[in-house]
Amino acid sequence: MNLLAELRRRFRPALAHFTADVDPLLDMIRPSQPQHGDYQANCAMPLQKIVGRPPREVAQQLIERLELDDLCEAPTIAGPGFINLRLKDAWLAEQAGQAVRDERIGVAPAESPRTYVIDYSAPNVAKPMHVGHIRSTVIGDALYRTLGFLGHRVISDNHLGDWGKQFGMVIYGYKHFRDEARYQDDPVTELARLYQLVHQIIEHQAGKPTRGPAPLDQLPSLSEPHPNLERRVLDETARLHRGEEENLRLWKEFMPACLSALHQVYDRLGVRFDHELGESYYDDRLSKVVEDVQAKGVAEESEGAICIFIHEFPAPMIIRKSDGSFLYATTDLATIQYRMETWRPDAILYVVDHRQSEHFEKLFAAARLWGYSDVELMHVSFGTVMGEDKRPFKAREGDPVGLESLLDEAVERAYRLACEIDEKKPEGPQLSEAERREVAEVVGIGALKYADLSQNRTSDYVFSFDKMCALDGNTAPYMQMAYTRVCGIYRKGGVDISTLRDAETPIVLSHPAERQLAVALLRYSEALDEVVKDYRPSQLTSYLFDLAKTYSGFFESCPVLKAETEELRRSRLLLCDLTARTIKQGLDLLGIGVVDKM
RNA sequence: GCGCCCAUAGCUCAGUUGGAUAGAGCAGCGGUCUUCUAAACCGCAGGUCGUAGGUUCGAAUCCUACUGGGCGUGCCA
Repeated sequence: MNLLAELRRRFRPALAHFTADVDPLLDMIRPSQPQHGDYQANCAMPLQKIVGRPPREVAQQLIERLELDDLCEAPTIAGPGFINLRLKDAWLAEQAGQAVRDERIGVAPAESPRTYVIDYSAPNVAKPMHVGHIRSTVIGDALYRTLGFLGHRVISDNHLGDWGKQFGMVIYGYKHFRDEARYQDDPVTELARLYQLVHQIIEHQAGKPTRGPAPLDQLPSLSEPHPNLERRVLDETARLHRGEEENLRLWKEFMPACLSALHQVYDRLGVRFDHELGESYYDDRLSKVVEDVQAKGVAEESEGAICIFIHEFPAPMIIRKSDGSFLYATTDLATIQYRMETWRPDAILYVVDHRQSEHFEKLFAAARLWGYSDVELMHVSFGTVMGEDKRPFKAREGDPVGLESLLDEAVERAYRLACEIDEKKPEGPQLSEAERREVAEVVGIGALKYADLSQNRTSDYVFSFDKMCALDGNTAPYMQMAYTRVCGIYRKGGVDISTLRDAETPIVLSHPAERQLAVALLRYSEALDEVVKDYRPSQLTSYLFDLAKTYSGFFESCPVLKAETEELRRSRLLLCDLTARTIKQGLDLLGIGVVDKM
């Protein structure tokens, strides 16, 4: 049961009496601060102009038309015309009981499921993954899981950068700079080094010396035999795209190693994709796309390039360069075409950092001009990951902070945390070394993901191991700990919770903390709706943190195993059960695991 | 130059798209353990919501200008 949705359903006919346009007014029913009740309806104020009566009077008329007796106490009017709603304890208890017995813990599947394609992660195959990739991967995965749980058809597609200029760089590097022994030993690392080296030399030639694999004082001599390196790289790229035998052979040789390195990271993150159709997949569509766009009069030639001019933007979107080659804009259009043909989605979400927002605005406008006007194209943008010095926390050339080393460090810190917790237990250490390692992996990876997801995605965020691994505050370890505390109760009391769950045991709300917990639990469905509404997983972390705090309040003031009566004991155990399941499931929708003890 | 984004407590951030006295978490101060994990909980303190105007019953939120920061900007992705 979605409480808010139910209230809105009840308000609809009453509001319809005053105006035809009720939807905006329904949005003004919202959760309230506790001192004012559970929910508040703020529709009387805007209605005063339509009805022509003072808002408090409007509120009174509205209340008289509402049929809420079964779920709410009598509504009250406060201030300028707020309608305060307090849910009945008996109704809350009944709803909580239903949620306990429900596999989906009270979350109804979407009434009208949509089809979503989510495009996330999309690393450049030739470069090592770094911290910048984690946001796209983690946010995209959370949206994938959440939309799927809500009953939508969701297709995840990792749009790998496997065909662009970066491969020209790697191929050029391979041909001229490779260390054969290192390549044989560890191809991915050597390719990454080559990429960085070529990048470094190009920067050097552009007069912007940067750090990289080569010492700065050796750059001139390294650079000298390769004048105009950027041009040479583009030539290698063009040869690859033309299908010249050697470059294509190298590309085919590099790809499996690169992909398997990526999948190692994805496996560890617990991320998997339905499809991994990289840029190369669309190569043979590109010329047809350009022709078609031109034929429809959407694109035109300008200064030798084929361009789509978008009214709002001074610079056009170039889809074919004057030298005849294509760009990522071309690939992106081809990708939209392919996805529409293949899956007919209602929405395509691009989880990509905010610096590309202008590109997507142009792309979406171009797609609409091209005829794809009935699909929601959404740039789910996110901010930059910053270091604690407030500078972008990106891999510096030559000194890369690889994603894997970040994972290692998070897990190592979680391991130390797990040991510390275990050793401080009053009854002595409880975990084996293997268990500690398992806890560390779940908590460490969880901490990293949670830190990212708990941030409003649109803002930059400061990356801090200390904060993400803290047991206080809005962190994964705190949530995971809250979960283990519930499990601890079952262990201590020798409770078989699933039997109790099926026994139709009634929920009793005898204490304010129990009531508060029940309300928080029943708002899970609302939280998921909020996540999906603006594609913001942080709505779920906020909810879970709030739930965990509410549970702590309950835990402090309501003994469970030692409850005054057996009826109360069973009821409280079920509230614990619903809390644990909500936390576990909520974290799962964020791609984060839990352990029974830590 | 033009465009987009941001500015909220000492620090890191929320703020449900215009609603009640702007909220959390850290850090600080003070309490609470013979009692289900004290790795917890409770309380106190902390604010000119960048500045100045405007819109209205009501503004951190919307509009304008300004200040300070970030990002992007015709042949990279």
